[in-house]
Amino acid sequence: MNDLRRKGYEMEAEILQSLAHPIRLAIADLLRRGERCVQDIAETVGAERSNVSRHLALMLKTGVVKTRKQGQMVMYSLRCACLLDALACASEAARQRTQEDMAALGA
Amino acid sequence: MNDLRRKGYEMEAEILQSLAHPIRLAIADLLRRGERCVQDIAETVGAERSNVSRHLALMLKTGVVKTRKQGQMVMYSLRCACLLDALACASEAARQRTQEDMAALGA
DNA sequence: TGCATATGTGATTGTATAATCATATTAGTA
DNA sequence: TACTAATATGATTATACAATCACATATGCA
Repeated sequence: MNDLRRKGYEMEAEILQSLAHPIRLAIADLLRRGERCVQDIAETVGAERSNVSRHLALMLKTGVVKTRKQGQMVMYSLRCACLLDALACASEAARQRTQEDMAALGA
Repeated sequence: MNDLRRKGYEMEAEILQSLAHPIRLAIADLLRRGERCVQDIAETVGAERSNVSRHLALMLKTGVVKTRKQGQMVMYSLRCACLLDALACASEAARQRTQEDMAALGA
């Protein structure tokens, strides 16, 4: 595997990683409905503001979200709509897995 | 946020997590072309067999891949084709990010 | 049976991630 | 200016993840 390809996988991994956490998924899901400030996000997903702030920083670093300052607030929104497809896919896969787990238990 | 929703995010996160590593992405990418045994995979992605075995175990646990035994070999293949879209998306996002990084450096 | 091959796993170690608290910074407002 | 609110960040601690080595298990074959 050459360096370019390896580098590509590393970047993809970082991006996926920046979504691969329950709180961050909840944030991404919320932001589908439009931009939100940190406080709103923290309340909606039910986590500490400082913790949410860190998760957002991570997502910002990988480019999953972008920010806009409005007064004292920082408004966060999704940068790349296509990442929502990944979300939808993971969601569908999770649903399938749940069904199969249920079936396995029943059998 | 209710428990059902939280549980859903947790499962989605696990699935994304099981892809969010350079080696695992390389494996997933390889498996797009069809099933492979562990040794093949290890050689192609350029990692230790035992390490690859662990990554595969992770991907198996979340249902990203499935296995089939053939003689002494265990053949791994992708379970859910839709996850490839997530890959493609992350790839595109990574590409965009690289471009923007370049532009930022130039500016 | 004896041996080689393919795969998986326990133990270990280093590193990364996540959550929390306290505090800093920035912007609005009385 | 003094105060409040919104956000970000340093320090700390607990936990999870990744890589490696040695070894175990299982299959096929001479």
